[in-house]
Amino acid sequence: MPELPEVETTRRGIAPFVLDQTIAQLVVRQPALRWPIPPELPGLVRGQRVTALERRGKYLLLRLDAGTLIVHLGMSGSLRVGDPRQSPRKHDHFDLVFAPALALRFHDPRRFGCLLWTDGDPLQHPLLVGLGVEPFAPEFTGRHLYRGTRGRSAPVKIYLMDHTLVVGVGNIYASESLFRAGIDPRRAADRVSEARYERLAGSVREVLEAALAAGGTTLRDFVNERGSPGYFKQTLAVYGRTGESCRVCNAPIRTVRTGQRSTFFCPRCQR
DNA sequence: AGTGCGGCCTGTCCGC
DNA sequence: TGCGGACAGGCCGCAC
Repeated sequence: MPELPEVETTRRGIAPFVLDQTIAQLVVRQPALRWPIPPELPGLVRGQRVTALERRGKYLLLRLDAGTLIVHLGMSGSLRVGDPRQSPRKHDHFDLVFAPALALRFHDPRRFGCLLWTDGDPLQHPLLVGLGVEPFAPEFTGRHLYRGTRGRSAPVKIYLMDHTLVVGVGNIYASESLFRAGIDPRRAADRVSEARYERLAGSVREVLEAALAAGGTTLRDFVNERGSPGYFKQTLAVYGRTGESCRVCNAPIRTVRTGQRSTFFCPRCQR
């Protein structure tokens, strides 16, 4: 699922429930996620208070008194607020229990997510240290994209999804942003002008902001902290619309594969 | 050094 | 109805 809007929706949703709460217990049912949940983690986090809840790229950072829990939702993960006494469903892999009736429950059928711990600066963690700029930060500009793609001949969509350049843009929002910017996703990255990258940076922010306002995109798995889906799917211009007509020019939406991923675009609007 | 792909998992859908 | 294969919102890590 989760690209930046879905992770940020989750962060905002769970924050009021967990901030300043003390962890009573971490219950692990399935430690075999993308990386194994460290076996010593339940002992490490018990009794610690959640002091902040941040996001870096698609990672959620739960700051505790003595360190940070790093959570990634992978492809199919979600975090819900609920009653830990309710019997877990299939694929409910861990509970962060705060009170007898309050827990965060992590659900992830494909198990591409993770739960990790660091007692150092989480931004220096190996998984986070190489991340590029946040799309809502002032450093995310057309110039940044332009400079980052000089001498790069792979399709521009590849670099939009390369999180060493900019974080948070996955397969859905890469297609959507390129549509709004009028750029053919197959175009070589170093054959896109700085002016067009400027437009693209704006499109990325617009798409992510609109998706966030709609509570994210739910194709199948994504639900927010209350278990409700996001509504941005109805607004998607190209993603998943192969053969349907472009909302701008009526041409049929096409799909191609770029870097093993499906890419959707309008052959008339995007050059 | 940049690029391309295999792999991690489960679930679903499609064609035979 | 069953079965194999492709595909799905991410992304690391290894070949070349």
